[in-house]
Amino acid sequence: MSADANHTAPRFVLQMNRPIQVKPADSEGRGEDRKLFVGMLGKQQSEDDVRRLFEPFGQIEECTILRGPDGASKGCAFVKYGSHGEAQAAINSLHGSQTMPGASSSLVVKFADTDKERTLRRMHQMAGQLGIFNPMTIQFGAYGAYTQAIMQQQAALMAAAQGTCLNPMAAIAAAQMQQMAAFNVSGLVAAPMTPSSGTSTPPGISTAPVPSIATPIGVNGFSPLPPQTNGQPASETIYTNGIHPYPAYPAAYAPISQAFPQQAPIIPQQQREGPEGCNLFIYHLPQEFGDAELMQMFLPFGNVISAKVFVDRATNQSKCFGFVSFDNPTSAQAAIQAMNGFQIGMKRLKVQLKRPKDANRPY
DNA sequence: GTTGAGCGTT
Repeated sequence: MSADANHTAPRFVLQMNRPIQVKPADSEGRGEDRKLFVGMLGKQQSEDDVRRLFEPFGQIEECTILRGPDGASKGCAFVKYGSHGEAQAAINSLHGSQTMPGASSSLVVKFADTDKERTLRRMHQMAGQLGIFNPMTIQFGAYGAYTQAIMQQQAALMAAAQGTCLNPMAAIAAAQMQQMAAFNVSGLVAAPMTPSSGTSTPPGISTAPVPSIATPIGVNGFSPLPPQTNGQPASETIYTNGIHPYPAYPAAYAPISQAFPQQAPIIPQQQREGPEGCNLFIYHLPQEFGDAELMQMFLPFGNVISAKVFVDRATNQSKCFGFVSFDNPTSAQAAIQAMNGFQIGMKRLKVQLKRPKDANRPY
């Protein structure tokens, strides 16, 4: 009521004799409004170089050069400041201010994409691949309307996909088909990740042949399964060609609705985490995967006591990562072996043990 | 000619 409700205040921090004690205003989410994307860096510039460049404008909380799987710089970086103001100051002073050696144009300094923008970018990419959007419809001045249009399109597509292939696992199936087709062409057969028996090729450095996807069909399940060319159901094709990653997989297709009459088929997730060593963290899930699909995917490896996909509460979009808990560590390990690095579409699943909560307690 | 990794959420 009174005029002094200064609800935006805590962003600014007076530096007395204490270093930084930035109380993040809860409106700032994960601090994306103080995170910068820096482009047009020289490929040889290191984090330290970038730090030196950005230091004068504020307290740098994080500085990361983006690198490819081979470790080569992509010529861009993220820099996170303690406050929005500092980030803005850096933009004002540095953007376009100089051209780094080897860069093709002057330095780019801007706020990094927010979650929403990132999602949009993804959609846009997908849409481009599928040739859905007419570029003419893009109006740069109408960001809001554009966003909305995309969302609607997306919703329609999802609905269509759901209607066409009732089993959401068809998304994987379709993606796998592409993968197989590509491998056939190159004459190579690749398991998801070389079983770590002796050879230890870290996922990042793995030189697994990842052929460019030639057939722009069915990416992420947005179109029905490819036509059955040889009289065989598509899903059968996948599992009868002898190179499926884990033999138990077809079990995932078994109806799970054979619940006992007196028991609800869906058990409320009360205690979601399993014992230590039984909880998996999974990243690079297909966008359209929900809890159910995640669970389906890991059922073949054991008793899944919970499966949770993280969802952006604002947009209801999956954040493409989640958790799966088994009731025993062996199943968890089996799942990691089989599914880590498993390629879906153009991404590879990252499947690893969830970090224990009390890892490296400082005390 | 570009936007990482991420660890059970309000």
